[in-house]
Amino acid sequence: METAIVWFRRDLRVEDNPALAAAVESGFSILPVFVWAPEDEGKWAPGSASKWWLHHALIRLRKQLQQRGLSLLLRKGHLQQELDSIIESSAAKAIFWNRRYEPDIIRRDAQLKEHFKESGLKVSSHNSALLFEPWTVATGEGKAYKVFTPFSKALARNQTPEPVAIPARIQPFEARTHSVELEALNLLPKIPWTSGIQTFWAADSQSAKDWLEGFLDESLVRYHSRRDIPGELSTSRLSPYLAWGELGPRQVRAALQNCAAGKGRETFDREVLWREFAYHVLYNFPKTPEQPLQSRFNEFPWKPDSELLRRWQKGLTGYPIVDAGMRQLWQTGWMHNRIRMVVASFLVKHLLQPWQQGAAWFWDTLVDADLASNTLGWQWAGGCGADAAPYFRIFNPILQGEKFDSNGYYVRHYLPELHRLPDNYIHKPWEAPAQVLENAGINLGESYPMPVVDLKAGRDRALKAWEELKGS
DNA sequence: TTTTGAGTTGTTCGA
DNA sequence: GTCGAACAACTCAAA
Repeated sequence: METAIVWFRRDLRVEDNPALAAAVESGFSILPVFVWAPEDEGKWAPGSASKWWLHHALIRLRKQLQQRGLSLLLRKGHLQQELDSIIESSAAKAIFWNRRYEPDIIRRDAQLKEHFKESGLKVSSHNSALLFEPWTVATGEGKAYKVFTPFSKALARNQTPEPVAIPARIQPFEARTHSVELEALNLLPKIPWTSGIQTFWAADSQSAKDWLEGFLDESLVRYHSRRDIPGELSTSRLSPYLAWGELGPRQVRAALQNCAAGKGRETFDREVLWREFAYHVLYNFPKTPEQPLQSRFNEFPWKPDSELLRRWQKGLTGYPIVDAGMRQLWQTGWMHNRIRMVVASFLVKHLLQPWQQGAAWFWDTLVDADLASNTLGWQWAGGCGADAAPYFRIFNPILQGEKFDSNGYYVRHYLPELHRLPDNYIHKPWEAPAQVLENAGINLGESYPMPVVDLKAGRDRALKAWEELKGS
């Protein structure tokens, strides 16, 4: 029996894995491989938080493979060298993988494919990450979509693809091949800053499927009404599982079909389609991780300021809802979706910092960092992307706080220094009378910062800046 | 080719 | 306190 390598990348699952299924189908014995080679990932190698997640995702993958008699081969170093060496020592005749869509990775994979073909290998790539390949969806004119609604209507005209079944019998590759220990990949940080992440996720024990089931059972019915409240855990928090492919959109949709129909199901399904749209835009506009989709924004008068950026990053802006969000990100590797919009709007509009700076920070601190979604989100906030927010839509951090965190639960959780401040001042501590602050044990400017910018002035400055772009 | 309707997530102002 | 309009025009996508 000939051997095929199944090269795992961002598809760290056994179920609904078309590359694995195809390799088995073609009659190969299977050698599953993961290579840690960040320098071969181009500009967007995984950040620190993503690496932490990856470490645990690999443990979960290894376990799933073991249950089918397969043992995961780990390597690190130069990608092509390592794969070549595995091919040589295993005498593999084929390599199967699932596609990725980041521009640098597409280029890299194309080169590898060429290289392997020249070496006489069978090379086979598949789709595990998307409902539909980005090049198969197009407008009547054959162009890429730039607006979500018509894109989602176009998807609705197609049949939703079913998850790919696990092959009944998998023949493992038996001979010994050299594998490094998981710890040797050095994915975990040297300084142990991950205890907050650990508690928030309990990711060691929860498989992606269990996590999905838990969400669908407990939260889907109230998803529509409660998903905007950051102090509740009413969103799915599936994003890191999706980012590393521990779960695919086909599986999510199939599971959704078994749930009671309703607004919750509808709203959540749309979010899955937004992810699809993000990949569609990234694939068709590959420069967007670095450059605005609307080129007139190349001239935008940003006011880069490293001190302002630092205060935003650390959660020291003096606006509680913003600071709570930034601290949630720092502590848990994740931020609630609504608060992502609030902090992004604040950085880009009130502070006039380039959206690329925010995207870079998110990239390094999010466990769910995903180039397509991160790029779409930040260009949306900057008003320069596909289906972006109109320039005059500027989130007011006080109003957003009062509207979505009215009892201050979220803010108090991540800003314990404000714990004793009454509800009516919790989103604007600088307006509290001296006596109220004193009773709450708050010394503004010491225990919690004064606002870094005046909201009205910041808003007016942003409107003026966007005004400058008009007509250009 | 031209026309037409529509477009994730808000805020502020004035009646 | 509540409500609707203004914010600005432009681009997209389909008919």
